Amino acid sequence: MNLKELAAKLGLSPTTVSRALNGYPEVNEATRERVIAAARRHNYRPNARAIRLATGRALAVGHVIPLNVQTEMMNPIFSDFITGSGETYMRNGYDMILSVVPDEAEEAAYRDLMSRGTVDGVIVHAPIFNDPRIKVLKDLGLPFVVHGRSSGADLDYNWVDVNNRRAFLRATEFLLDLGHRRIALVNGNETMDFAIRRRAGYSEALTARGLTVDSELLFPAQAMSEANGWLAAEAGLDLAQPATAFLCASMLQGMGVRRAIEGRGLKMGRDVSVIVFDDDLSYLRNGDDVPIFTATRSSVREAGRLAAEMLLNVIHQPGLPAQHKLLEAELILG
Amino acid sequence: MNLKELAAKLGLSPTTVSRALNGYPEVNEATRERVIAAARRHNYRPNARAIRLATGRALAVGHVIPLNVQTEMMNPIFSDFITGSGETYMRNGYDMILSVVPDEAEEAAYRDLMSRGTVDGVIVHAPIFNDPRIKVLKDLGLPFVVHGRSSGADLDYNWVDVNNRRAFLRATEFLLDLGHRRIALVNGNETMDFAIRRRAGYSEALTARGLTVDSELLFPAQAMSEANGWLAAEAGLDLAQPATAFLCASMLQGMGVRRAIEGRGLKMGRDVSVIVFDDDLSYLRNGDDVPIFTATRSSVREAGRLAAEMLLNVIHQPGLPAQHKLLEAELILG
DNA sequence: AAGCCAAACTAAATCGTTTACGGAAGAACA
DNA sequence: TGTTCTTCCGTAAACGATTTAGTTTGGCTT
Repeated sequence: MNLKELAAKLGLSPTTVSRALNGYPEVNEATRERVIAAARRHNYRPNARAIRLATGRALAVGHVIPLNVQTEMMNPIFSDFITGSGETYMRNGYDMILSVVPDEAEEAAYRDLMSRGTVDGVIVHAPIFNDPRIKVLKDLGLPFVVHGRSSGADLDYNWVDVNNRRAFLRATEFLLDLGHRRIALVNGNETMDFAIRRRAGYSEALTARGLTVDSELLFPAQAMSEANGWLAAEAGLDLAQPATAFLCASMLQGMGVRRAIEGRGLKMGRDVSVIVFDDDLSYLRNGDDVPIFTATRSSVREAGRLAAEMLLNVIHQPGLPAQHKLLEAELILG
Repeated sequence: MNLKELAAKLGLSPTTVSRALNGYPEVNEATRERVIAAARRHNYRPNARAIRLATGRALAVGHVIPLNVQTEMMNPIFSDFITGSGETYMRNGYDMILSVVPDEAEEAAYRDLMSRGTVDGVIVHAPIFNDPRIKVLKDLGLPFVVHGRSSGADLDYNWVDVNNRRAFLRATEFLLDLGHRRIALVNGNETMDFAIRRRAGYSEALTARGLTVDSELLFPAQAMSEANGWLAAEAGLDLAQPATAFLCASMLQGMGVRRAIEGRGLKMGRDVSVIVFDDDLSYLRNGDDVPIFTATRSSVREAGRLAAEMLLNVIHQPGLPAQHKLLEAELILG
């Protein structure tokens, strides 16, 4: 059942039917109702392919997932982000297109999505320091929103980010207030922007109190895994002046740290303090009932929702100045 | 730059240009090369929207993600499955469309995807016992492949699944061979098909040796989380006749079990045995170097690849009989 | 009654491809 | 020398919506 057939059944022109269904004013309210009723009765659904061609809009946004080492890191938070942004797309009649591309082909992928007209805009994931994708997308003129930011990029662009620096600044201060002086930072991959900012917050808190950053206590990780957390904690506890507290970039790392601590017969919270950054992932809830870890929490899913909303705004209002949204993480005591 | 413009530049008709680029035989090889060269030079990319309308194909497949409790469970493996299937789609010029829909709207979502022509087929995730989606999709005539199976469904349909029953049968036998008689099953949500089959394998191994299944040792979980694994292990170790081994449906649960064990000053592998089912997730690798857990392993990502390939086959050859692919999990000693 | 205007509708072009059908030119065959 | 194939290319009609540019109708004004 297509528009022409429906129009024929109603004794109207396709034009009028189209206008009736799309809420245009130049159609009699009585006929509009008649049309809507008939559309429902014959369960007519406008063909998306035709709409896209006729309007020149894709009614879709793209998420490009580079297939590389960094991805491995992004994966755990990815499904939650997608869930959040997907909700927004659905409410607005947009499709979400996922492209998994080899890392080196990412730029070509954007070009392709753009010139073939498959999407109206894209979300950029996992930005690194001075991320080249930002310039590429600017040049292409493809609307985009970055989840996170890119330190060192001099261009202005749309982003949604959590205040990683501040979250780690506050977490570090919290540990300092408890009297800790040997605080280990079990960080993510420090080519990633979020890890850079977390480290900055950590350093800032220490230097503000006249302390220096001891590089022995820094444990950047390629993979933010449980195993990695364990290794970092083992090393941190074996130091001549052992770490007395651990600040972890992810729940998984925190779990590894806990394993190392408990493996030595120590008790977390009493002998050694641990704070994690909690993305509030749906499958890794930090003790639904009782919080297990002390944590700085910020929902990735919520970030996905907001990023999607921002992107749709940018698509609909091309002239808009660059949009920014900085989310604050809350400190949860465990 | 569109087809008509390119044709004009070449002094050819759009028909010939289209045929040249799409490899049809009725065009002179010399002119074909000329066309291809010109297309590259002006970097012409055919408009996907127009192709879709003209051919009546969507060149896209859908993954519908129901937004409910089960999802929470599916999430962790989801991104890996997507990565795998995405690779296949990319190689074949298909788009992957993700729809996040409230649970109760899933059937409507399929109808919509179908009648609006957004996708040529779908992948069904996380099937439950006698899953109603299978009948819905059969009736709609929308090609689909199920990741997993649905016990109790009497229809024949396309699926890719891992042999969950056999994996748990063998793991249980392995523990029995080690002398264990009190084996706890830390399972997933037993409305899910995979959990049903895992339990079946576990029971089968026990009864084959004349043992009975003790319901005290069964710990089905809503969430397959770390916290859940911990709770199950605490309960299992507190029994009058405590569990001496744990069989876990996921790595995360295994980590929780390990925490409970070590929290009691026991040693995993010596005092208590633990086997986990390892989906070989990219962000939860089971000790890249040294395996930490003994595990039955099967790559979800590989399953994604295979399911996508199957779906594309089914789309291209409508008459095909139902396709099945059963993957075997390998037993890894840790 | 002529002129004007708003309301409600229609005809036809358009989006950028694919594809059914047709046709010219030359080769092959009788 | 026709006739019949091939080979190679073009014309024009889809595909199913939106949208531009009218057209009709009736009411109101003068």
